[in-house]
Amino acid sequence: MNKLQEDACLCRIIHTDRVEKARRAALETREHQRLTNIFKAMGDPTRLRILFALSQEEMCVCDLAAFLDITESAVSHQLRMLRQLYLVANRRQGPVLYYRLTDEHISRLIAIGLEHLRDLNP
Amino acid sequence: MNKLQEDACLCRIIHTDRVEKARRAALETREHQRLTNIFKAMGDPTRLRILFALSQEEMCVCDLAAFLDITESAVSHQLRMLRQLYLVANRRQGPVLYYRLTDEHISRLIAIGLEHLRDLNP
DNA sequence: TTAGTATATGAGCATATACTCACATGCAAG
DNA sequence: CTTGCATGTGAGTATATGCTCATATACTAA
Repeated sequence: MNKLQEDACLCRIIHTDRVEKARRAALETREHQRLTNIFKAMGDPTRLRILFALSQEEMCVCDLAAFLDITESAVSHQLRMLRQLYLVANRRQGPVLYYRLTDEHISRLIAIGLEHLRDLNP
Repeated sequence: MNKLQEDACLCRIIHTDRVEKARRAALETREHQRLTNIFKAMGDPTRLRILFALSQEEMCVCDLAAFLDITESAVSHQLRMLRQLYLVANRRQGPVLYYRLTDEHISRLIAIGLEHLRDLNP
């Protein structure tokens, strides 16, 4: 049976409709990429701490460096990525750049993630 | 000035209160780790597509492999990670394991991420 | 039990990435 | 203009990770 040679798994033949349905509903490529980048950005310990700190109050680079106990260079690298994804924005006051979250979606994402954790027993 | 030798950045002295406030408000370590892992899991193109597909309908491993056009082994590896983080759960029906999202938080995270994207012009 | 199907897992490799270091840029006050 | 502080950036390195391949496990049907 040629069909089985190509697709050893019977499931793939029987349930093709589910696959087709998923394909029709799938995210457009560009949107998928951008969404992946947002979660990837939030999926790093350092960046998540930055975002969580900024969800409380705006901070400058050296504030964040002191808070995270890493170099200002490392902070700046991460902020650059977060800026490019429009997760954070800044305003200048004299020589200092104060960073904040771009909008409330980010803190909502963090809040829902925490809800998920707390709704689990272990 | 010794203070300046330690911390060249004046900002760090002036704005210490912001750093202290951030430290008090910071997430507990274990919670921070688990939250990071959730976003890291969602921040991979393959896993995000899996989660998005499962947000529409439950699917088995070979469904997902066909949908994503990757090997069932690769899917299984990713599902293992998602299972360990309690992002997905499964039920057995005969020899087939059907996977679904553990709860609605996950699809809400995806929805809010998309909202964030769509609220941006570019 | 045995054979067959669906899924899981361990090892290994190729790539991605987070940090450090050195240096560049930008702004503000003289 | 020059000086000094705050931040940005490029290159290099050490680690993390997503896939493939081979094999193992779990369940069903006979």
